[in-house]
Amino acid sequence: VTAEAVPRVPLSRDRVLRAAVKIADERGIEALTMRRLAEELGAEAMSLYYHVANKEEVLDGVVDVIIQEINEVVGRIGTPARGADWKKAMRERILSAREVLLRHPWAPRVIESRTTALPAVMQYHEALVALMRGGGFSNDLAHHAMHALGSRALGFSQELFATGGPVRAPEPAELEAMAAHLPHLAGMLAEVAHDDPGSTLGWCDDQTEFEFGLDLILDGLNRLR
Amino acid sequence: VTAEAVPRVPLSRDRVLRAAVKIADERGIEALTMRRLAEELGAEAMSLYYHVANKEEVLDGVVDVIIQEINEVVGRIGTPARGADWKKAMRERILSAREVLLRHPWAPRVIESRTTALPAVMQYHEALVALMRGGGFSNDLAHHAMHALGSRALGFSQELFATGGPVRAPEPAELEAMAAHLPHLAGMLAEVAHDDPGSTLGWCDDQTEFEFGLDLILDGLNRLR
DNA sequence: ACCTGAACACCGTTCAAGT
DNA sequence: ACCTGAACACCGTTCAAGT
Repeated sequence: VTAEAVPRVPLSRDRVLRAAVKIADERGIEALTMRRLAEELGAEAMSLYYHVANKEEVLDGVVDVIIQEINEVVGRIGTPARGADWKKAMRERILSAREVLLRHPWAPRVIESRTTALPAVMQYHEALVALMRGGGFSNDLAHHAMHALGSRALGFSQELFATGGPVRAPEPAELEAMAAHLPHLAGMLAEVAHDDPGSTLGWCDDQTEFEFGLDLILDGLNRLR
Repeated sequence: VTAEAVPRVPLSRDRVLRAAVKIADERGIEALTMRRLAEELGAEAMSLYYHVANKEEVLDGVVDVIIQEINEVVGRIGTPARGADWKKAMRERILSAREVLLRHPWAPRVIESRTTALPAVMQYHEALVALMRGGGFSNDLAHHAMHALGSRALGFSQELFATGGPVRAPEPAELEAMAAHLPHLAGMLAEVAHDDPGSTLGWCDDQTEFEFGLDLILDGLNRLR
């Protein structure tokens, strides 16, 4: 029985947050409840409250963990010499951030729900503003730019509707039915589905669309610079 | 006592959804529970399930009501003659949609959470695609455009962090503390706060930023047309 | 200092029963 | 056809109590 009674690793804020990320990664964000989080750590739900004020703080912390992961990755990206190509560097940072988020698909939604200005996010933004300033942006334009990018700065863009899993191409029969009420939409989807039949992420490749939108904004900013 | 027993208006899917919008408008989306919804209608929570499958369907319906409101407003906007200025018309539609959403500030978050392709949204999109096609867009470019606009097509853009209420300008003392770790960010915020002290929606005017981002994208698309 | 059991005030939802 | 009471399986959280 003493073999069973091996001293458990004590809880800590850090362990709690890491376990929370693990649960969200493995079972989705809706599986992240205080009770399940405690279970994952071999403790009771009430024990968590000694290390964390409440669930909101868990969610804040979870976002902080993810953004820290992003900061580590983009920290390895070089800064261009002053005046050199800010756009390339910014693009690289943003696409790298996106790669991290693709490993935590539940994260964008949680990030958006936070109202606290987390240190890790501030740090991420600092680097982007520094890049733009180095590239000749006025403070005013850099400020506009951050708003124009919005969540794209962190590597994700809000689609109109959350797709619960990969989007499947519309069936010909569906397009036919659509054509009556929504001729332009049906025509567009038919053509796009046809032109791009085997793209990796479904009938419209999110990565391609993300980069299209990103470049549209970055190019526009470059013109205003 | 018979005066009390006046026959109540019977429940209906429509009444349920309208009541749901009312609650969200008046007390916020987190106040929208099945029990409170029933209370608002003078019924028991369980009665709702006769008219609506579950809460998800309530949320779908609520979004549908809001987008229908948008469709009514934008429906009064004229369509430019073929080949005429698509951009002006698109801008007007989107800014009108935004005005509706400003009356239902909880709506963007709920809209984004839906995974079902609601008829009202399809109809809204149809009109935008029609405008672009009329303006000389290929189907492919129109498709890219819809993705690039994302939620901006409906009149809202996801800020990095949800601001629970209006954002206040940072205090000079806060900026000072920030300057040590985040010099570019602090410098930017200091200058922007100074340049634009009295904007209506706080230290950075969301409407201005929304229009800036929107025009950046629309101008970019116009160039690719 | 760290953890827990019992309990509270909420959720959404089912189901058999009422009118 | 429409509505409801009682009940179930969950939530987050408090608080007094344990070690």
